[in-house]
Order: sequence, then structure tokens, then C-alpha cells
Amino acid sequence: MPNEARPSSGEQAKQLALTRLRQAIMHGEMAPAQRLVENELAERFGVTRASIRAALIELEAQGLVERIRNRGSRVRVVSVEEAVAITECRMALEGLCAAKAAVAVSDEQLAELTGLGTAMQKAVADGEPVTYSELNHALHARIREFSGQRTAVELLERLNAQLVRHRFQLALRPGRPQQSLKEHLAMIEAIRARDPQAAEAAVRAHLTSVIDALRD
Amino acid sequence: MPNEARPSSGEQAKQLALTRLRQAIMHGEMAPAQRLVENELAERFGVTRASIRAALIELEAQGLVERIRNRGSRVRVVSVEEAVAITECRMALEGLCAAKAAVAVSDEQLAELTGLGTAMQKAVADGEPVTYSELNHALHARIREFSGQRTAVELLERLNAQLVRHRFQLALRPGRPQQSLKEHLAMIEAIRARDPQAAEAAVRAHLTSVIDALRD
DNA sequence: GCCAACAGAATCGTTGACAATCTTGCTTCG
DNA sequence: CGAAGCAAGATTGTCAACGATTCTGTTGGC
Repeated sequence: MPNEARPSSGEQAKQLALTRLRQAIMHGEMAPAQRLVENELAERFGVTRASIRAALIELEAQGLVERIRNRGSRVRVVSVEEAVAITECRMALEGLCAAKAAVAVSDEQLAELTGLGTAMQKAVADGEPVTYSELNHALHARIREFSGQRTAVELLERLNAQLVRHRFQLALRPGRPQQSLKEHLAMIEAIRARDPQAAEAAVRAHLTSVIDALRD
Repeated sequence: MPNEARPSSGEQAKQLALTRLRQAIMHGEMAPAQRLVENELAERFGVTRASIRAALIELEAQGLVERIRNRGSRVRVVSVEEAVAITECRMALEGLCAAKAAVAVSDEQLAELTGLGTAMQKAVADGEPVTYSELNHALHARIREFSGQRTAVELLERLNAQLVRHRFQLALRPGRPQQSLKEHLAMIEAIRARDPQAAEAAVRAHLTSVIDALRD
């Protein structure tokens, strides 16, 4: 499970609706462009419309849902061009994070990155694209985290949430993990060398490759 | 209330509450960390609490308001460190926009940028920091716009909204406009030369200087 | 046969009231 | 005199009902 969002017991109605709706969208349980009728969701989740409404407003602000006045909400679909534009933003922000992380990273954190790297190699060797995709996600998340750039991390998480569908399709493409693996290992290597410029360059190279792949 | 920017007549209650609250915060009518009691706001704006609540949820997602469960909302205060972190993100994203703009810009748009540049020179010469600050804001906004990067523009507008207070304080500091002017003219020059790398470098140099100034 | 007006259904927006929670100030006991 | 406990007040969270808007399918006229 790449993301947090555990509906802990003492949760409030709105929070529960928010986390469950978010998970449903991110796990692909809701088809893209599917209508999200407030009454249905309220009944499904056992909360009132007000809570669903609050959750939808928040999801709209996060770019996961599209709302039109008096017409309703639907799961937002991101076109390929939009996915490219989002990835370009990721390139700028993750580049920043990688550079910062290369300077700030601790030895234990370096060990964790190295471990992720070998796990990714194993996943590719074993031909397990789903595992690889999860490790991929985890690696990016860890690097962001290690940078200590709270603002950038927040923005990146918003952006990534919008890409779930595309990310998945990408990981399942034959040959893609092999290509991607090399770039990821280069990122790890640059951070291990504590070289901020090299780390930023490696991340940018990787995401440039992602953009090319997105465009088919 | 000197609030223009009409919440156009046919506007819905929630939209009205949102625009007015947003303006009030951005114009500094609400002291930082001021409590935002839903009932008070509802009465002040002549709408119901539900509309205020919806507006507050949206403003929280935009980073302008802080909400704590069962405790209420307040205007979010951004510390200096946070302002620096935000500006670092701006550096990454505006750098991207400037590079794209340098390639995509049209001749009329170039003329507009040049015009802004001369207006800024005049404002500095006449010693009008407020006018300069507005032109500054306009220049950055135009460059973003000309890049055509919708996603990046959206993120940047969110980030900028959080900086209003700091931006103001910066513009009024003696000597700052003179320093800033040179950097802005360099940005314009690089875009006129349609040189993406130079444009990105100029923006980054400018925002690095802003960070130094923020830190005092 | 085609288009415009119209009624009905579906859905969202708004309202006022009630419940849950937190804060604050007072009281009481050690 | 100080601290724990309690009660009142303030504020947010939740709810169910009402009103407004948009969509859809049908009917009537041309």
C-alpha cells in the first residue's frame, strides 16, 4: 500500500468519508469520469451528505475530483498532455528534493535507499512489475522525505495522487522496468555520493525518460 | 469595505464567501493567527455557516487557513523558514516556466514584458515601492502565463498566495527595489533572447536573492 | 418529421436545529 | 495556597428537511 490513509477507529465522519473516497479513487475502484452522487456515497459509507460534501470539496482542491455547480462531481480524468505537464512539475520539484536530500541524508537513510535499490533489481529480475512499481513509489517518497522540504513534499504528493492511473499503465509496459531500473540506480548512486548536482541531474534524466514513455 | 473584484451578482453563497474571505486575508484585513469563527463570518458576509465552512475547507487546502478539529480555524502564519522553503519551490517551478516561456513567447508578449521592464525602472527612479511591488507581481504572473504550463501556474499561484505578507515587507525595505530591478531586467533580457537556459538561470538567481533578503 | 415549449425527475445548494467536543472559570478538597 | 474536578459557555461537527437548478423525455404545433 503505497499511501497512508488508515481509517482509524476514532475517526470522524468527514475524515472517514475523505479517506475512504480517496482510497477508492486511487485504487481504481471508481472508473475515471464516473459520477459521484452525494446521496449514493453517503449511503455507501454510512455518513450524511454534509460529510460527503466536505470530503468532495477537499478532493476537488487536491485535483482528484471535478465538481460542477448543480451538476455534480466526478472522478477527474487527466489527459496524457496533462500527465506530461504534471511530470514536468515533478521534475522541477523532485530535482530540488534530490539535491537537498543528497546533502542532508544520514547514513541509515543511505542504507535504506541502497536496500530499496537491490530490492528493485530483484523485482525486475523476477519479473514482478507490480512489486517494482510499489518499490519505485517508495523510493521516490523516501528521497522526498529525506530532503526535509515539507512544502515541496506536500506539492509532490498532490501531484502524484493525480497520476496513479498513468503510473500503473507505465509499470506494466514490457521493457519499461529494465529501462527505469538503471535510472533509479543512478539516482541512488548520486545521493550516496552526496553530490547534489548529480542527484538533481539523475532525477531529471529519469523523469525525462518517464515523459518520453508517457507520450508512447 | 474597499473590496472590489466584484463577486459577480449571480454568484452563489459559497463562492461569495470564498472570494471575500480570501481577499480579506490577502489584503491583510485579518491579522495573522486571528481566529475565524464560523458564526461571525457567516453574519459578516450574510451567508450561512455551511457556506463559510465550505470556503474554509477550500482555503485550508490552499494553505491560507489552518483548521483544527473542534477547535476552529485561524489565519495561517508562515514563518520565515517556511517562506524560504516556499521560495525554493517557486525557484524550481518558475525556472521551469521561464524556460518554457522563452521558447513559446510571441512578439506581442515580448513587447509587454519590455513595457513592464521600463515601467519598473520608472517606479524605482520615482521611489514608489508599492507601484514597483505591483509591477513585480505582474511581471512574474505574465511570465508564468506565457509558459502555457497550466499545472505549474496553478501550483505557483497557491504558493504565492501564502507569501503576501512577506512580499510586502520585502518591497518596502530600502535599497531592495534597486537590487531586485537588475535581476528582473536580466530575466526579461534572457526571455527576449529566447534563451531558455539563460531565462531559467536568471529566475533562479533572482529568487536566490529573494531568499537571502528574506533571511535578513 | 422536426423543433420548441413544458412537465417531471434527479441532484445539488441552503437552511436551521441538535449533538459532540473543547475551553474556561469556579469550586472544593488536601 | 495549590491542584484536581466539575459545570457552564462557546464553537465546531452532524443531521434531516426544504428550495433551486439542471437534465430528460414527452407532447404539441408547424
